[in-house]
Amino acid sequence: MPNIKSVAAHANVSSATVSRVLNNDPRVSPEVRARVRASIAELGYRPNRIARSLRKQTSETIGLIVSDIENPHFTRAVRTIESAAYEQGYRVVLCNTDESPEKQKSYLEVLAAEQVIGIILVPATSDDLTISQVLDLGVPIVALDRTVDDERADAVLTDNVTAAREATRHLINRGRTCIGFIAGRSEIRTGRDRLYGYQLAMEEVGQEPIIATGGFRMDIAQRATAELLRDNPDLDGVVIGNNLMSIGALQALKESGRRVPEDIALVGIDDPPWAALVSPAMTAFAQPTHAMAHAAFEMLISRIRKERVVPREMVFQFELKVRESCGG
Amino acid sequence: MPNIKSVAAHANVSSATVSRVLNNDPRVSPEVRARVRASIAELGYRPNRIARSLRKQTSETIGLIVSDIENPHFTRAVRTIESAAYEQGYRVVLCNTDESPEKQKSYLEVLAAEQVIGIILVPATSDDLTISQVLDLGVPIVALDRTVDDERADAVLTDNVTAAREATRHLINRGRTCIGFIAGRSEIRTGRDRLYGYQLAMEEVGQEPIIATGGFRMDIAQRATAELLRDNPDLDGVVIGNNLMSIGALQALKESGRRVPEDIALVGIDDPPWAALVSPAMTAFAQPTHAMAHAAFEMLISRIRKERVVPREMVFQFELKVRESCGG
DNA sequence: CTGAAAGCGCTTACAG
DNA sequence: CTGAAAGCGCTTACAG
Repeated sequence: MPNIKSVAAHANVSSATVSRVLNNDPRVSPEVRARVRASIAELGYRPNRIARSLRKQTSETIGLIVSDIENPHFTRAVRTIESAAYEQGYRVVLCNTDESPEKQKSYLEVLAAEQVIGIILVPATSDDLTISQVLDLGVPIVALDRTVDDERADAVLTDNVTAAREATRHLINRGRTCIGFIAGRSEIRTGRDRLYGYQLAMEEVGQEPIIATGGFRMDIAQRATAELLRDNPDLDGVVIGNNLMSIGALQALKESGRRVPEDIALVGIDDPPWAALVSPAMTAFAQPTHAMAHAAFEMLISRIRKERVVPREMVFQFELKVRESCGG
Repeated sequence: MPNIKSVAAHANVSSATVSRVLNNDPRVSPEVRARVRASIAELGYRPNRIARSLRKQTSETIGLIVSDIENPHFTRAVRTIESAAYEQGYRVVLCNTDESPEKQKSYLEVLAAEQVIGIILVPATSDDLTISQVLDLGVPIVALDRTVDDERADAVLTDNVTAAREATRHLINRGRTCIGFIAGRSEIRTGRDRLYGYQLAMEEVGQEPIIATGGFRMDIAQRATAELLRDNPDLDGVVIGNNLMSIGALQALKESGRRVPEDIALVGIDDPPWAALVSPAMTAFAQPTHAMAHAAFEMLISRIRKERVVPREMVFQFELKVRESCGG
C-alpha cells in the first residue's frame, strides 16, 4: 500500500508538498499540483486517516449512541444521521446501549479514547458523570430524544407531555370514561413525561388514572395490558406509551377478545410502520423523527465547527394521525 | 488529557514499561506493574487508540455495511453484530448503502483507508471490483445474506430458493390455483433466488407464474399488488418477496376489499415484527437472523485471528411460522 | 512556492 | 525485568 513518501518520491517532491496538495493548500504551484495528482492517481494512493487523526489530534468520526436500535424510531434516526454524515465526509461509530447505564458509560469512554469529533447521544440515563467528563475534553454532545443533566450539551426533544395529554384528551373527547395508560420506564424522561401528560389530562376531567407499567418493552407491555384488562372490566380506552409497547398491547387486546374501537379505543404514542396495518388501523401520535435526527446532526456539526457557543434546545411537536382505533 | 509519558513520569518508569503493563506483557515485575497501574488509575489515563492503531498498523474497528438498515432483518443483524463486537472489545463503523453500488464502493474505500480489521458486508452489488481490492489488502470480508463474486470472501446465506418454493407449495397444498408473486429486485441475488423458487414450485404443478415487481420497497409493492389484483380477478394466493414489501402488499389488499384468507391467501418471506399483529396474522417464512449475524461475526473474528485460511460458506434454512393468512 | 525537521502517542525489536 | 531509540504516516510551524 503506497504512503505519502512513495507518492513524494514518484512525483519528485517532498512529502510536505504532497500533504499540501492533499489538503488543498493554495500555496502549491499548478504544475507541481498536477504532477502530484498524477502520481496519486497512478499509485492508487489513499491517505491514511489514522495517521492524519493522530497528527491533527482529531478524527472525522462521530459517535452515535442509541438506547435501542431495534426501536423503529431510533432506527430511522440512525439512518438519517448516517446518511447526513456520509454526505459531509464523516464516519459514524454506532453504539447500542440497550438502555444500560454501564454500557453507556463504557461507550462514552471508548468514543473519547477514539477521539471522535462529536457525539449524538440518546441517553439511557441522564445523570452519567461520564457525560460531563467527555464534555470537559471538549467533545461536543447533542442529546437526542431525552435530556442529559449537563447543560453544556445541546438537546433535540419532542414535547412528550403535550403528546400524551392530547392523546388522552382525544379519547376523552370521544366519550371514553375509563382510560388506562401503558407506561414506559419512569427512570427515563420520555417515560415520565408521557405519564405526566396522561395524568394531567385525566385530572382535568376528574377521571381516576389507571396505570400499568410496560417497561418500554413488548413482552412486558403485553402482560401489563392483559392485567389491566382483567382488573378493569369497564376499561374503554387505552393510551400506549411507545411503539414497541403497542405491539404487546395489541396482542393482549387481540387475545382478550375485546373489540377495537367498539369496546376499547386505542391511541399510540409513536407511529411505527405497522400502525396503519393492524386492524383496525391504529390512531397514533407521530414524532418527526427524520427532522429531529437531522436537527441533531446539524447542531453537532455547527458545534464541531465552533459556529456556536451557547447550548441550544429544540423541541418538536408530535403529529396526530387519526386512523380507526378510536372510532368515528 | 494524560498520555503514556505522563503515566511513565508519575510511576517513575519508561513509557515502554507502561506500554507493557497496558498490553499485559508478563515480563514486568509485580511491584512495577502495581505502581504503573496505580498511576494509570490516579491520572485517569486511557490509551490513545489512534496512536496504537497507527503503530500496530491495524485497528480494533470492524466495518459493517448493510444495504438497508430500516429493514428489520438487517436492523436485527446490526444489533447482533454490534453487541458481539462490544463484548469482544471491537468498535463498529456502520455504513448504510441504500442498495447503491456507488455508496458501497465509496464505503469500502473509506473503511480500507481507516484500516478496519475486517468487514461484514450485505452487498448492494456482488460484482464490485473494490471488494477484490480490499481483499487484496488483506482485510477479510464476510458476505451476509448475499454472495459476492470474489471467492476469498466468506459467506453466510439463507436458502432463499427453498424458502420461496416452500412458501408457494404451502399455498398450492391448500388448494390455491392462481398464485401471484411480489418480486424484489432481480439484480440482487436474494430477489432472483426467491423468484426462482416460486417459479420452480409453479412449474411443478403446471401453474402459470404471475409476477409483479415490488423492488424490495413498500410503496412499489403496494402499487404492484394493486395492479396484480386488478389484472387477475381469479387471484387466490400471493407470495410476498420480503418483509418491507409485505407492508405495501397488505395495504393494497386492505384497500381492494378482498378478504384474507377467504378470497386470497398470503405467505410472506421474512417474518417482520408486525406479521403476528396484522389481521389475520400473516403466515411467514422466518430467517434465523440472529444466528446468521452471529455466525458472520464469528467467521470474521476467526479470519482476523488467522485461525482459518479456507473460505467458508454457511447456509441457513428458513422456518415456517404458520398463522392465519392461509386459512385452516 | 517548497523542503527539512519535529512531533502526534503509541509499540517493539534490541541491548543490557 | 527494564530502558533508549526507532518508527508507524501523516501535518505544520519554520526557514528560505
